Amino acid sequence: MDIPGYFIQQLQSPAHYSGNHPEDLVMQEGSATSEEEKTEAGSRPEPEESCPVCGDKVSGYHYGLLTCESCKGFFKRSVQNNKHYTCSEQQSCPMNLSQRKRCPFCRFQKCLAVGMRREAVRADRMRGGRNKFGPLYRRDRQMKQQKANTDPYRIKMETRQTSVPQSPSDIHQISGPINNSPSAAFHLPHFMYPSEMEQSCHPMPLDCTMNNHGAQTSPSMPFHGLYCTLPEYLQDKGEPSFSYSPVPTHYPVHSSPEDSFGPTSPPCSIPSSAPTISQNRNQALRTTPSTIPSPNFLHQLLEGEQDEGQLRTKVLTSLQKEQANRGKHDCLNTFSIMCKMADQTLFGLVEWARNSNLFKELKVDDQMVLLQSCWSELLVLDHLCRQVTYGKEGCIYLVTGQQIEVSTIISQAGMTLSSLVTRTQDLVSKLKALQFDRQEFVCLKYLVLFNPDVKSVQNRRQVEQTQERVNRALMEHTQQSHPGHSDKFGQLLLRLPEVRSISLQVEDYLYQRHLLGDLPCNSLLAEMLHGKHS
DNA sequence: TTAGCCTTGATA
DNA sequence: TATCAAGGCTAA
Repeated sequence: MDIPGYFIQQLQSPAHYSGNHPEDLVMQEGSATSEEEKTEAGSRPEPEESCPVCGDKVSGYHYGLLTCESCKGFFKRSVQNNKHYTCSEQQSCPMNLSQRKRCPFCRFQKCLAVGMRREAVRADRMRGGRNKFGPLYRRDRQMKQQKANTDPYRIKMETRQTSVPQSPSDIHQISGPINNSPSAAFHLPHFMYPSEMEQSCHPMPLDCTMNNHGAQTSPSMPFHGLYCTLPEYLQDKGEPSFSYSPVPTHYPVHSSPEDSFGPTSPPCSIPSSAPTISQNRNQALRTTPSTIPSPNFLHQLLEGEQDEGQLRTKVLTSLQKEQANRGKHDCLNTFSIMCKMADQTLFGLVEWARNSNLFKELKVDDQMVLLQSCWSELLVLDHLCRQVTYGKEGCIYLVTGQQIEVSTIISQAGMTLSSLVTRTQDLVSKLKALQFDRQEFVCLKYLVLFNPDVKSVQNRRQVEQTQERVNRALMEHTQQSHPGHSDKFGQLLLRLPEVRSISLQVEDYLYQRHLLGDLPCNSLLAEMLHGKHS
């Protein structure tokens, strides 16, 4: 699996990677009068706006977002003609006005990465009219106009003002006190409005107040010394300095290899006395020749899986604690809740990797760069797995066990979030159609984690061997479990670039929120994000 | 093949 | 009826 280097490059240079999503615009200059907006700015993009793909002048909304005319044409031709480009370099070609013609592969990858939508290119080639993105474009434009009319400095200041809910009906806030029942404390589907989530800049006391040791932290240096760093965590240097629950040394055995996703593991069951991985089994996994999958290799991989019920409890407890620390009048806003959920999930994924014997065989430095490289992909895979397992049609199943209707999000969210949700749901549909099962999910996680193409991996051969081993296990499993579906293995592997692309969009979205000061800085999520951007 | 301009047609 | 995001056309 390749990781296009330019993605990393772009992520490290966010200035080249933004500008046309509604969230980005808050930081831009904009002071058109209402008359001007009606005639020029209101109907056409601001002249200084640049194409997120190549930096050229934007000509309008094309296939999901504001792009220039040439990238619009390029994307259309690529999709219509089903082009398959290759890169003669390292898949990291620079993408700007003068060099965009050099490598169509990298250009197309970037088109997808910034959020251009294949499905907006019409299969029937019908001209004129509007597509399903019309309301999103309109909403984006309105939001942009609203933001352009406001002094950016004032917006930033407002994000740090009072945290007391303005009214009892304030939809960003958790209403009512936290009770003793974790699940009863949060009612996301009822109060969450994604558009507000994207737009709102509610105060984030965690950003610049006190850490867990009571030390004052600077909002300008949110990542320095505040949090337990990943290498420390991987090296087992004592108890983490933050408030997450201690790392378990044992994991529940999740299911047999024959199990597949479905009702056998109900979303709300929280096993209290599940069996744990035995040292013997760990040893067996460790002593298996590294290139030849043993018959129970897949079973052993499955044993490391974290129990969904335990994760749910952990997330709910964490949210409950967080709210309890804040008090009645300082409620978590929706974005903070989502960050907390993602953060705890990410923590679980790091634990999962850390407890994997295959992963333990690597040096800590390699463990660190691998996790740093793939954390967002693991999060996306984890989300996909949850949707395939528990998600109802048209709903998003949260790690807390709650569900939100996709249509609600799409209709009210901004461009980026809508795009992410749509892309993810499309992928969920594809995986459901493929009858994606737990074994395959675990294999994909390992394939993403053991990526020999990650820069600065020292023991590349070892990573490669593990990837090959998992790859073979996945192939054998798909052949055995779906003998009539000869291409399932290939189909599954073909989903990984899309997972990668979505994860990059997630990172980009989170980074934009971070730049706006919305992302809680004392979190593993922020640390991982910062690791890629520093 | 690219990219700027033109035509089309659903929608507000 | 104006808008604007689709697809089409065509010179470079």
